[in-house]
Amino acid sequence: MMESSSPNNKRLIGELIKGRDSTQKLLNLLRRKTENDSAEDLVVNILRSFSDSLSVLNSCNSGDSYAGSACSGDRTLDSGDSNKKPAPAPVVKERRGCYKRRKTEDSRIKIVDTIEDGFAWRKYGQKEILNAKSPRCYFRCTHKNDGCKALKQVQKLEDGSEKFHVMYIGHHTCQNVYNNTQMFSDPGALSSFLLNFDGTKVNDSPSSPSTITNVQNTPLMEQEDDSNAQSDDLVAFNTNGGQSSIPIWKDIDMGSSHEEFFTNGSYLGGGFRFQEDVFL
DNA sequence: CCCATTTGACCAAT
DNA sequence: ATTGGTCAAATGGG
Repeated sequence: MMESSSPNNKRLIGELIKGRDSTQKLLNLLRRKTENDSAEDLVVNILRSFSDSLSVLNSCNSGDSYAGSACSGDRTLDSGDSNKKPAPAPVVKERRGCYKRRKTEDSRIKIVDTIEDGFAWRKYGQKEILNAKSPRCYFRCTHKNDGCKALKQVQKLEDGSEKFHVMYIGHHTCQNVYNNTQMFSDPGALSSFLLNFDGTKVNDSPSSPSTITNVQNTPLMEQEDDSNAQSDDLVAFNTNGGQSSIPIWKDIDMGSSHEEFFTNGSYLGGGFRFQEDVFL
């Protein structure tokens, strides 16, 4: 971590970036013009390889102490010549923040403006995370009792923005749902919504647009791919042709800043109901 | 009473 | 041993 990147290293990164960007463009082309899944999957995999490689390189080259800093090569730093004594505290200190669990299978990470995503979640835990200012909150699908195993982890970003790092684990197997959210699993409902959104309201649902959460940005994929995520997240709305500036999502008046959800330890409480109150 | 959140304890991964 | 993830009793709101 102390070493600076060599010229070769920098060139390697540069080439990887070029490759990744080109692949990304290719992927965009493919998504626009074809339904050829295999080709798209291939590109997605290539892209992921580039991203992972860059991630590894960057984490090794930078002094970044967060998340990526656990370059495995540095793990043995306590094996110094005279450093054989137990000295639990100091050694442990060096490793603080390096702990990282094995990445869960079938997880997708997104950066979003709001934790609201149309699904009903129930909070089941909250943890202070080392080296993170904000706690991480753990949610499971409200319909867990029906066998739905979808999980979600939310943590506020620390870059000053009011955005959230959200990890989805598993997929909804429940029918979930609260009116508009059916769009996620029902393409018909989705197109219907899109058609009606343009000024005209969908009558049979008192909820309609006002209950839609805001995500003006397309969720930013930080890693993993979204190839299997369309059914339970916002990527579905990319089918919008990409040309529309129509705000598909509308802000929910949360009554308080996102900050408050974290400081008082509750995203869902404090006057903001994730489910019924919002969607009915 | 039911359901959701809070939060400390427990467990598993590293 | 430390950290992250989950459980479950306590608590509270509707």
